[in-house]
Amino acid sequence: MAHNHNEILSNVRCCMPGDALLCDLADLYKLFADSTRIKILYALVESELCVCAICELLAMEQSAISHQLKKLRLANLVKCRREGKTVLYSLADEHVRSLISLGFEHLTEVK
Amino acid sequence: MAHNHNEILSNVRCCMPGDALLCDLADLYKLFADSTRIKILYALVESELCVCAICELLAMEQSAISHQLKKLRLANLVKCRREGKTVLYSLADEHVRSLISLGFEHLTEVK
DNA sequence: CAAACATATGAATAACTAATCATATAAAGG
DNA sequence: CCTTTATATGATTAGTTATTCATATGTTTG
Repeated sequence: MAHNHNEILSNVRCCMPGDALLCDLADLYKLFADSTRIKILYALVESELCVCAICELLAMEQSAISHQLKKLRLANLVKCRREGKTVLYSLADEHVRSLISLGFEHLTEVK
Repeated sequence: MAHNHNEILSNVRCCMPGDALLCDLADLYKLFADSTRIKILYALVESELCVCAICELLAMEQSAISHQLKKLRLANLVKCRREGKTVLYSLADEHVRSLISLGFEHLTEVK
């Protein structure tokens, strides 16, 4: 690490977003970085769904789905409302919707 | 799980991207879902950098950086070229660059 | 209110992964 | 060619996390 890159690094340092912001960004990406959560989010793009419908769709246990829904809820990516015994989940807002569509556009472009 | 949602689910099923595609998408997000890799990528937005410059910038061990660079390389998010003893890394293409900027735009909008 | 249904949640486990350590490869210079 | 510098990599470890199991909460209905 002897050779010098002070000039370049000082430039990079001043242009780069702060550490905390980049960590927050990584945390946001973490929510999308799991196939179960991605599937849930893409399903909710199409329709508001109750928990057991999501279980059926993904062929997974109710408990596993509820745990993931909780993470998405805490991150404000989805919201829910109770209707009698069932709880209906949907995307939190249009912003989340466009975020999700975007990833898909990327994938279909490249692959 | 007794109540019926066949109608809704059949609609969701036909609109949703396939399982394999969604898993690929999750894998892509995984690469962004780590603060070290995010920092590397954002640094490379500004400038092509050698490995030891990245180490200095992130104040991390060379081995840790090399391991992460390998993952980014294998995923075709960054490319590298050797110049004498040093290896210079840069973003793989403009597409990756726009992908990265996009995440940042989202974050600054919301937070 | 007891039973059935829908969902949530704490604890435990298993799988994954980032960082570290030790070492290997590769190039340049004396 | 031997040393130094720069980078890469296999193995290990520690930390994280998704799933499962058991159970709790909440709601409706007989």
